[in-house]
Amino acid sequence: MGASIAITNRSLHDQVAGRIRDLIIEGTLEPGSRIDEAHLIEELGVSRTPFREALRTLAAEGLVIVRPSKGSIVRKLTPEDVFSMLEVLANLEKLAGELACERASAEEIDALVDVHERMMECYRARDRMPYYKLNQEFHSRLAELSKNETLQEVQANIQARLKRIRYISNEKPDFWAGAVADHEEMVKALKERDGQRLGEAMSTHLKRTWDRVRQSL
Amino acid sequence: MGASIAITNRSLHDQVAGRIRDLIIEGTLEPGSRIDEAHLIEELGVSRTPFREALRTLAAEGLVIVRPSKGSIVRKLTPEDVFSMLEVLANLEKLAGELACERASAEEIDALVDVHERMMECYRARDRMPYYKLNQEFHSRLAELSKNETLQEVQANIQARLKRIRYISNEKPDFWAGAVADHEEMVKALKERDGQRLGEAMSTHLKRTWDRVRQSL
DNA sequence: GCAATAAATTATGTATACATGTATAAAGTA
DNA sequence: TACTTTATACATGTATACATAATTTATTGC
Repeated sequence: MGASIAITNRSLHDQVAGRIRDLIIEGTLEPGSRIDEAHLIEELGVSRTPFREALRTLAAEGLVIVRPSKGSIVRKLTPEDVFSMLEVLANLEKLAGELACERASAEEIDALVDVHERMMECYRARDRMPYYKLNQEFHSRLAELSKNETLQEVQANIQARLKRIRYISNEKPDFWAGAVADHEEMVKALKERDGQRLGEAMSTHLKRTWDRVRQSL
Repeated sequence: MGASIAITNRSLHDQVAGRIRDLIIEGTLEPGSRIDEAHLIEELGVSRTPFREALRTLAAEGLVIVRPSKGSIVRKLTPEDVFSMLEVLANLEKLAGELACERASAEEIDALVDVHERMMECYRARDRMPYYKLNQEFHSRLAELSKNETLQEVQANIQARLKRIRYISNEKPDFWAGAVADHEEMVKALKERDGQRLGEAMSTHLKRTWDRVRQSL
């Protein structure tokens, strides 16, 4: 398994799917707005076939909604949607934390702590964008340490759906400080391999994320 | 929201996706085998375009794997895959149980208990197929009672991937008896709205499912 | 006789053309 | 003037044709 040969291994519809995903996260394609097929395929320089296949993929991922004979729209998340995602995510990451403490090697934990250190540097320098990216990496790598592929997959999917929301709601300084404090607690528990405490910390972190995010909806 | 007008509301690729899904679960399309595009489109009487869109959907659902320029294969689950799915599912259904106890109405719980009663009748009569279907219904309706749409979605997806496995491993009598006992405990806890106990029961049920299923892999 | 390379065949990937369905606008009637 | 109905235009759904990549087989050389 694995990407193996890579490079030319990506078919056109995969590339298109990736591109549209980015457009949605950046907000170029606004939530709730119709996806103008004719316009976008010209913009991307591809034909309808790979474009439509890409749309089907994104629909299955929950990022867009295809209405038969009525065109596709960018899925608009209601506050209820976001709450339900965070509720599931809190539970999933709690499990990930517990499993990571059982199954991860010392080297893997060190590597994750290193990501955390770099995040803290970014925080001190108030470099928002690199912090944001490292944060994503921190959570997905913690999921990897659970050694549970399904968990990683589901977590990645929900994270992808929430990316847009987090992207815009991550702009308030006090929110940021709170998130940093959560992370400090998480890393402490991880270092001591205290699964229960790490699980609780992750769960709490996600619950606080809801408090932070709900206002921007 | 909802299906609304229904009937003609299903596009061709949706129908094709559903059909292929069934073929995989029934085992007509064997895990690990290549999907002969030319042959199947003739069989189904559709052209390549909707067929390939359907394949992309199934790929996103994790039922098939599309290897660029090398054709698609029916995903073959390794024991590790199945274990990881059940591990996540156990956690998810535990959460579903807890939430259901908090959020479900008395009528909803009664309706679920009714499903359980019918399951027990099928068990006493040793009607395996209707029992199997009611069991599916029981778990998905319990997820509904959590009032968490994301939870329902993820649970449905993992259930779909496991369907084939469960279908074949549900044939041994003693396994069946064990599952029935688990369900009795679950319903008891549900009636008393004891979320913690229901959660534990569901989690235990899934862990036992692993013990039951692992041997047929 | 075996191995390696090249060519041919088959299947996948992409584009374009055609058909069908939906939405919008205009015209006619109440 | 407002509402309903019909017609036209535009977008989506499907099919087919063409291009490209991969695999298999055959032929040639060692």
